[in-house]
Amino acid sequence: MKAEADLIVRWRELATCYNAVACALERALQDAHGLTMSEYETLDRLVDLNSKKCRMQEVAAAMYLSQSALSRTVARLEKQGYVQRALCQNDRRGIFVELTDAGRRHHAEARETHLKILAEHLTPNP
Amino acid sequence: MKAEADLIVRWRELATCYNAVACALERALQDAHGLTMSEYETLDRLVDLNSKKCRMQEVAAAMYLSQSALSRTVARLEKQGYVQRALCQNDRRGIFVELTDAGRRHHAEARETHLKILAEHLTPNP
DNA sequence: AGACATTTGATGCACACGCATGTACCGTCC
DNA sequence: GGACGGTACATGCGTGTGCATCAAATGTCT
Repeated sequence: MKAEADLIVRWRELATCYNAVACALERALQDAHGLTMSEYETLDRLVDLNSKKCRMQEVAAAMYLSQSALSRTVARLEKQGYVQRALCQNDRRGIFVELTDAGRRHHAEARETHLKILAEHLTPNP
Repeated sequence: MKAEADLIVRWRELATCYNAVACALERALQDAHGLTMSEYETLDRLVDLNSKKCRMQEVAAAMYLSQSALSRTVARLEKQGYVQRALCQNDRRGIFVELTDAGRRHHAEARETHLKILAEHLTPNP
C-alpha cells in the first residue's frame, strides 16, 4: 500500500525534473541556436553514429520520437542545411541521413549551451 | 571533464525513462478514460487540494503546464463535466476551479489505470 | 479621485506532435 | 514471372502546447 504512494512520488519527481530541464533546454537551444530540442537530439544522435550514413530507422531507434515526427524533424534540418538526405542504393525504400559540415559545426556550438543547461538543472541529484 | 559525460548520460536516462512512462500513460489514459495526461494531472492536483475551490494559479503552481495550456485544459475538463469554473468574489479577475462529483468519480477510475502503468514502467529503478 | 502599472485568465497564432494513411519498394510463395 | 503481405518513409489531419497579446479587474502613487 505504501508502494503506491512511493510510486506516485517517484513519478512526480521524475516528471518535475524532466520538465524543468526540457523546458530550459528548449528555450535555450531555440534562443541561442534556433534549434528545437528534437532537432538538437537528432543532430546529437547523428554525431554519435557519425561513422557513416544512417538510415532513418537507426536514428529513430536511438531516440524517443515517432517515425513521422522524425521524418519532419529531418526535413526541417535538411531545409536549414544541417543534414542531407540521400537514397539508399541497396534498399531503395530507405533514406540515408548524413550530417553536413554546417550541421557538425552547429551541433558543436549548440552542445555548449546544452551542457550548460544540463549543469545548471541536473546537478543537485545525489 | 568526466562530469560532462556523466551529465549527458543522466539526462538521456532521465529523458528515456520519462518518455517511456509518459507515452504509456498518455495512451492508457486516453484509451481507457478519454483523458489527456494533462487533464488527468489537473484532476489529480484538484483532488490533492480538494479542501476548497482553487484558483487557476494555485493549480498551475502545482504542475508543469503553462498558464495558457492550463486555461484550455480546464476548459476541456469543464466541457466534459468534470470540473466547474466559478467567479472569485474577492478578486473578480480570479477564477475558482472545483471538481464535480463526476470529476471525482472519473478521477478515481483513471487513478487505477495511472497506478497500473506506473507500476509497470517505473518499478525497475533501484 | 484619476492616471498608470500590474495581475489574472482567455484567446489568436504558429508549430511540433501522434495517428492513420498513402506511396514506393522489397521479399516470398505459388 | 505475378500476386500479395510486409517494410520504409512521407503526408493529411486533428490536437495540445507555448508565446504574445488582450480585456477586465486590482493596486499604487500623486
